Amino acid sequence: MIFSESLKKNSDFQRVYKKGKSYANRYLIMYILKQDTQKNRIGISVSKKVGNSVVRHRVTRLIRESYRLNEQKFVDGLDLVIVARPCAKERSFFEIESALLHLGRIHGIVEKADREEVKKNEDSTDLSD
RNA sequence: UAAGUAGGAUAAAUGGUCGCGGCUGACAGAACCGAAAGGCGUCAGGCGAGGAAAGUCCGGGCUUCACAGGGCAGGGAUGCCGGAUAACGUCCGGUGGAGGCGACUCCAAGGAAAGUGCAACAGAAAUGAACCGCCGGCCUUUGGGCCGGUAAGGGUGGAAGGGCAGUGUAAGAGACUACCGCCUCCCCGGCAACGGGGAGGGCAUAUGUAAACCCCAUCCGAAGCAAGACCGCAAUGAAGCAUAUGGCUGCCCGCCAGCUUCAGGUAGGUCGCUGGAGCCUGCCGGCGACGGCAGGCCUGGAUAGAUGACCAUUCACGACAUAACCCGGCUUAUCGUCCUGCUUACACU
Repeated sequence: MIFSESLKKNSDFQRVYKKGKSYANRYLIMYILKQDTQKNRIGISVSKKVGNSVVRHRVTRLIRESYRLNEQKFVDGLDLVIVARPCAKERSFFEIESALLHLGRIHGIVEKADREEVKKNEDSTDLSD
């Protein structure tokens, strides 16, 4: 991923859980903590309650792919942890993606128009937002 | 063709776009990150989970620790025979037993004539049996009573002291006889488990249970890749240097900071880490498990942990389930599809 790297240490996760803000919806929980860095760091946590190894890997990949394809929409300088809830198993890519973007909008970290659209809009000089 | 039985193969396919992890080659070998160890680029090509990767139930390799040699006790595992194997509780081929018309399947299958324990209820009695019945003797108030014999019959039970038929007898009884079973001995076949045959015993060798204790035989050091090895900011310790600087006090001494080296090993990094009891093909030996030879192939190595997402088309519409040091097994989960051998029944030639 171009703008992001992964969150690795257990202590990093614990810091985000304790100090960060969280919102949740039906499928996901999102914790965020502001950092003064250029890049975002993302951690994905799927517990054994969600399912067996195959199910957990599948959910992890869907979340990572959802983030990767929408990476440019997120604000920089964040540590974020995304926890999958048991309902997330056997959901499609689009359901996970919309859940992720929904939580991003609640947190106010998703720019309303993504960067490619901003570029287009610059040409047309129609910048209402 | 149907039903069955044994074994094997496969585990949706194709294309496009974006993305991930190693490898190989080319270019660069600079800059950058880090105290160091070390890490990091671009392009191209190719590779990238399973038959169970699972459960972690056995057996090994490998690593560290322990360990002079031998025996006994204790603990655990295994348990018909022979073979395969690095090894096994696995596999193959047999033997015996059980089930099935059959193909075939199943079996913790050593010892209960060394000892101990247990066997509910029922039943007279559950281990060295007399309740009813049968028979004999004595007595009798003629209802029966007492004493003795008897395991053929009845009843209870999972199991009643070899089975069945006959001889015999007061009634009965391996008391005697034939056959069967059991035990002992001999002969033959087989490496053996065992099978076949013969002779004898006369059953005081009385039932079951050893996944009850136990006895016998064989085997077994412990922990695991978060093993462990190397490098190595930190703690901590030792030696030296300098009394230049700071603190305790203005000065001296002393102490604490300081610098260097060594030990040490935390965070972190590198290795272990995948070429192996390896896979494929052919030939040879063997009934087979398997072994030998020749040729060919290289086929995951991550470390918050790589195989994914989307779009299109097709079909039988996709089960179970994700390597974490590596092998050999076992067990359990599983949508289907296909192939081969064999059996039984029916039909046809």
